[in-house]
Amino acid sequence: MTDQRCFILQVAVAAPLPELFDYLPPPQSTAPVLIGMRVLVPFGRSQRVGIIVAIAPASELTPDRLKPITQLLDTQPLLTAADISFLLWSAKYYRGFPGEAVFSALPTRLRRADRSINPPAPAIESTAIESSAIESTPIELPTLNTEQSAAIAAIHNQSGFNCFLLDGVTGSGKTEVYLRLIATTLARGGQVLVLVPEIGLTPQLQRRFTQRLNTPIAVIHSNLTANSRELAWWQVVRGTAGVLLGTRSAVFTPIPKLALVIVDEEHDVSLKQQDGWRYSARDLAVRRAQLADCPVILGSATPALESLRNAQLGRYHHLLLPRRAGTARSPQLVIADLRTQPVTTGLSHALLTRMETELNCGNQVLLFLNRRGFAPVLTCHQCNWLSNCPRCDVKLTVHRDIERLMCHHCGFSRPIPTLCPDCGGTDLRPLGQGTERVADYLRRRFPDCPIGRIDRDSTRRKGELERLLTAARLGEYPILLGTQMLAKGHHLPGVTLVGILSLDQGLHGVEFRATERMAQLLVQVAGRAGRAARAGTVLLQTRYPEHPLLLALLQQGYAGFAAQALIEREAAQLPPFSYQALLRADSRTSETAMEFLQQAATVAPALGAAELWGPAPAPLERRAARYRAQLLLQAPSRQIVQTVLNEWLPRVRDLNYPSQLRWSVDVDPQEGV
DNA sequence: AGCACGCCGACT
DNA sequence: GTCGGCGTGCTC
Repeated sequence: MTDQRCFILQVAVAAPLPELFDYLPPPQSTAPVLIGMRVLVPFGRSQRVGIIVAIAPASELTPDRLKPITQLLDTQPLLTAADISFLLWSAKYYRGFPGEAVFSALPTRLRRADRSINPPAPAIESTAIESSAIESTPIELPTLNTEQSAAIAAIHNQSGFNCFLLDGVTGSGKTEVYLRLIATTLARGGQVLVLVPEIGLTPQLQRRFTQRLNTPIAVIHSNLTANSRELAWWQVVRGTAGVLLGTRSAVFTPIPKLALVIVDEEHDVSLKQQDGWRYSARDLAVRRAQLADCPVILGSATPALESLRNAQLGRYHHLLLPRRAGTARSPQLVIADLRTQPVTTGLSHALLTRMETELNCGNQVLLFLNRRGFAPVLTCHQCNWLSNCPRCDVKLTVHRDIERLMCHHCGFSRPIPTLCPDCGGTDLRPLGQGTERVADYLRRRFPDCPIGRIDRDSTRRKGELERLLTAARLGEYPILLGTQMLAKGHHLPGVTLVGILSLDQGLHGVEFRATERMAQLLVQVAGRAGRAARAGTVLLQTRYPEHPLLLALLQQGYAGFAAQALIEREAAQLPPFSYQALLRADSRTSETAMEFLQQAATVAPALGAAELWGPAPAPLERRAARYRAQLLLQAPSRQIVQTVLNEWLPRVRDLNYPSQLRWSVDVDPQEGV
């Protein structure tokens, strides 16, 4: 680098703009200027932070338009060229901005123009990181069953990039498989990235990892303070932490010796970012493993149909763990037909009878109801007034404990009226039931049984979820009642009966993935039963006991359901047999959003094998006083979707539309279709 | 995203 | 007479 002025620095600037910006090197500086360093640059009338993503011999711009960077913020690169190529690829595929993508690899403090890049001293670091180094007591490893051993052998038999779908029923010991593979990888000097959908699942996993693995476990998720995230980040970047355990944004962390990627609960929608830059952490994890030329393991008891299809096509190795580990037995599934028996506060006679039996034997019962609050709507018995949200197309939920009507979509709330707002009538009635109401009823029905209610309302206080779950595991609550918070990952050995109050919404959802989601939820909830030596029963209440997908699920399990659902998807040419992108718009009026998309449709390029559907109002059109509409692009391959977007989006950007209209692109949408 | 420029209503 | 409303246009 004799004369730095011969070079052009391509900079990803921290601004929501689709382009990279060219700069001249700093004048009269002898410090090396390298890819992956942060810089401060003149940007418009202000200064911005950016990252050098490439060094080019020349710019396409005329020299008079180029400005030199203001200063280098780092003395050594924070990202490698390989990191940057992955990050820019992610931005391109999911239509994010280069600046956004590149900075998502850094802890928040480094996203600002903070010049100090000195990593914290090791003495401070060790406090934020759990380490098992203090232990030298040898841990007795659980015995692997045949399938677990076979899965591990299959993975060890391959080298380089390979994707494995670890399809194992609840309790089959997927985590043990992860642990063995991580241990091998660590022993070879590699680092491991483990992605989980939710923070709620990390404490248990973290504890198990810490006990078993002889390396610091770095944890990165949004509930941690910026400081502890940064400490964990440095541990991973310097290679001192062998394992990075995190939620979806952790997929962007630079990991110098990455040698294994694991995505747990790979079917979970939380792995897809649902606002802003809508990336899929699962799919990016696969891409990342491909670039790092290392294996990636997607684990689930209920794999996404996309993943099962990839396995069918031979793109993924399909590894099955069909049996529960140890002595635990699989639960028995029973249907309670809600049409043919008395139902009290959402609880059928059949369920109440079984509950009594189990409780009398000193067993634990878990009830699942995916609806928090007291009742989903308040109604006037005289004039049929309904508690509509003034800002959304939904009903306000009755919350008795705080005496308010609440909107679960926009946060609007008001006191529960004592008189009907329309007719002044006094006969206001909560209709239907949420967890709060069912808990009330159960307290009267089983006065001697403490009830543990687990939903977002009862666990709002920090640490409350952990406390409730620990108490539940110790048997303090013979009856557990909760929403999907209770469905995921938690090991509750005392539960012998799981009652699913209703999943019928899932059978009639408008979105094409509704039944897949329902099946996954049902299997996840059912998995809570009988995980220890005691056999369990799962009782599903429904008004549609003859629904074909429900029958497939009950008779042939999730695999049977998935096989049938895939046949239906193929017939309808829906994903995974096609690929989609959604152009969304929202505005203060329905017309503005629809007109914009209409206009967008007219500037679409030649579609070839692709199709454009809509525009149509989004499901739940009005939300937080914004009207939402969408245009669906569907094509037989990802490549075609990308090619169309490449031509189309610049034209959409150039359209004239009112400033209050917002639009965004969602590649491989998981919601709204 | 910021940050400026740019034309129309209620104030020292 | 101006302070300021937020519409729209640009950033190497």
